[in-house]
Amino acid sequence: MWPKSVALRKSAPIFAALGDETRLRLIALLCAGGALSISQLTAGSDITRQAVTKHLQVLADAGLVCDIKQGRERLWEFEPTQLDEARRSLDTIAQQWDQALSKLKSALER
Amino acid sequence: MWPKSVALRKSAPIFAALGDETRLRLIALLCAGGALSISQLTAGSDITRQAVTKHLQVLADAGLVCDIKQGRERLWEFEPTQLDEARRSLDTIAQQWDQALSKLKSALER
DNA sequence: CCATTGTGCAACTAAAAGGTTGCATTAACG
DNA sequence: CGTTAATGCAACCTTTTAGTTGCACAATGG
Repeated sequence: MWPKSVALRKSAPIFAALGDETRLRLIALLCAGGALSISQLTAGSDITRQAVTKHLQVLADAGLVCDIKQGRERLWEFEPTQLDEARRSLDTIAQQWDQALSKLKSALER
Repeated sequence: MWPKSVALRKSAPIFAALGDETRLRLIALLCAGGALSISQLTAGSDITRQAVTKHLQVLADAGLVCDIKQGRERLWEFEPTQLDEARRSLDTIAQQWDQALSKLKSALER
């Protein structure tokens, strides 16, 4: 009855990481601005540096960003691979839905 | 510094709703099997009916499913509109990333 | 060398999430 | 009309999450 798809288990953590406004903002910043340090990412926000650090860690665990140590700074940059994984997952769902719809339609027609 | 985009605030709850394996499974079931009752969705799972109900409520709050009362049953079905919203959101991010990359590339070339 | 800047680490708190149990309610059915 | 199946509602519990504060530590720049 219940699907135990591996793809679902893989993509759920990615969606969970994306499911926070603050993290989506961080991703948007890193997409536009290239590699940024924690301080830079914190500047202008209304949360503390440590909160930003935690969010970055969540994104890193999901494979959406990666960090490069450079001197005393730690630069973060966007990593598009897992985002593509999420996109494929959504496409698959939409595809199955379309398929179910067309099956239903053809069943109604006969 | 921080983008206060409305699109981000809209799509974050959708991703959050998708960010749970159980809920992704529910969506997969509803995609394939059309409208299903709570009991049907619970059968074969390892959590209680009430837990399933809560997950369905989360999905409904995100606009990913809707319910139809029919007799003593409550049938749930997939609602693809918000999923498309999520897909557009991911596409936008990927697009901004590509754009940033090409800008960087052309800046390096000159 | 000393002040400053950028981070890391740990403890702590408040709230939300995921799940359960128990009981009431509603509708179908012989 | 009584039983049974499908749900709803509410209280409760445990773990996670989002955020904070405080302090230690490393690198940089006069």
